[in-house]
Amino acid sequence: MSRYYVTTAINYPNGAPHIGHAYEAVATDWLARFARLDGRDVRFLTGTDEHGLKIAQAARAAGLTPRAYVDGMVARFVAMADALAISRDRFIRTTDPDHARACQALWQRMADAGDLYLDRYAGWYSVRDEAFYAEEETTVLADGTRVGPTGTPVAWVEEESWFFRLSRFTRPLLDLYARQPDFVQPASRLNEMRAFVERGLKDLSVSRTSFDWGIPVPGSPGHVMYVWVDALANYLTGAGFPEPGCARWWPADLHVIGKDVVRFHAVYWPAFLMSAGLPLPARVFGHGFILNRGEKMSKSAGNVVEPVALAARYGVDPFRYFLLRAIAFGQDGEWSHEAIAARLNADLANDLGNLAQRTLAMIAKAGGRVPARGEGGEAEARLLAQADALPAACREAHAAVRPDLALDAIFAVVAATNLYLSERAPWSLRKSDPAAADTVLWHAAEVIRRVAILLQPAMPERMARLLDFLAVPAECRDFGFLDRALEGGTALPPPAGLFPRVEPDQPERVTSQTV
RNA sequence: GGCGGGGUAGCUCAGUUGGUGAGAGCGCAGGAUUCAUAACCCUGAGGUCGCGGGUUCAAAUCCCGCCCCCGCUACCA
Repeated sequence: MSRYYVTTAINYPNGAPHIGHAYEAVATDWLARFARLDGRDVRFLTGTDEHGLKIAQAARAAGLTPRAYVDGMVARFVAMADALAISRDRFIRTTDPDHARACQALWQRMADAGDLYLDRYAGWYSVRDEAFYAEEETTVLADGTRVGPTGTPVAWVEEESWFFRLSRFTRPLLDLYARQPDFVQPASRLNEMRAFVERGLKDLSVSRTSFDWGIPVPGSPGHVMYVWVDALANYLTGAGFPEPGCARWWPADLHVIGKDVVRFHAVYWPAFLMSAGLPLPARVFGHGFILNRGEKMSKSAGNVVEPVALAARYGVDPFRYFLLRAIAFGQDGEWSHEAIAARLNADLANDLGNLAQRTLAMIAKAGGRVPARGEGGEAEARLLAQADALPAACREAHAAVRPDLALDAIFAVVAATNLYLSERAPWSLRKSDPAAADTVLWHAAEVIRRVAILLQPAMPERMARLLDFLAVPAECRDFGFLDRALEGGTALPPPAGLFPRVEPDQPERVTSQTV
């Protein structure tokens, strides 16, 4: 079966994880779980990007060594991954020993290709932005402070630096975009990248001598790698590069990233790989941001929210569901307690939870065994036809990196099943035609089984419980078993509510200040 | 400034190459029902389809102008 290597961006642990980190992690987890259930050989990588000047400074401010500082922060990212049921195969840290080896091997390949050269870099540098600015991009404030375009202070910095011949790759990158238009998605992002590259690329400074919290440049004492070489290489490390066996996983099938880092993944990363003579990832998908009432979260706005607290408040699976369903993947979306509660009540409690409850309760009352299938009529055929169409629709959504569309399709079938029950009214048939009532309940239960299987990537724990209620053996829950219909007569455990309604009010605040 | 994407019911959005009375979900109102988590099912409420022109038998859908929002424009999820 085909293999599927999928990654999130690695997170910079200079602050606590927030809902944006959770969003990317959950979406990528959905992709990975879906592929596993679909029988593919999956590797799912996520982790943290721990080097750089900002970390070194934060550590010093905290009176810690950089290593001690990141150890403390990274623990919070790992805790978030645990709390959100992120099924990663590895949590990579750029401070891991094998990552240094991978980076240096990548560097050596780029050097061997003649794409690295030593020069001097001089310019106005913003520590906060980790960016150099051209003189005309800076302005001098009334108090004499020179600031960059983002308003952060800049200082004149001149240092020796290794440069990467990015300029050489203008043409190859444009060819890549032309040959493989789905390399960057959504398509609007590809257009932006093309426009960016068409303006021409300048060589890129890829080492620093001004600090040492980074991966040493091989054979060049005093130089550490510029953070993006270091960070991007994590995807190779996660595949086992430079060991020979890394061909099993590399190239990656998909990098899931935020729209703010599309350029690094769509321009620098393929250029590095081309230089190194390594195959390119198949696709890069830049998702949107989750805004709180239209605003990006920031500590100063006081709207930083701990995703772990939200998961605790609403339940891990419901919170995951909200993230996956409420936002068209690729676009920005908004969240609020009101929006979460409305979504969970409408979809999970009213539609899916109630469907499961009414069906299982009727079955329990009728003897607690899977009813006999019997002879279905037109209504049954119609219902099953809709359920039959679901796997293909979900696979299509998965291929398009659109979990929201997969959930749309699944919940349309949930709604159809509620309607089916209303029309067939098995509670009435029970008195007039018990066999017909059984047939109706069997069909409802069977559709619920398929829905539950397909919803596992979004809500692994709750769907496991639902499948338990249907007595579906644990080993019969991957997509290969979608066609193995429920067998009449199977004893079922007593059902219980899966998705209680949640109150839209929020008695306790789940926001919290972070470091 | 340049390039790109948008402005459609209270909210979030669908609306292929212009054409049966402008749609979905949520929210709201009424009804029906009682198997079920005050849930499910039915019905409805009417939005100048950003503004102004134009093309056409016919435009939300094409053209022109204008207003507003957003993204990218060399390094923050």
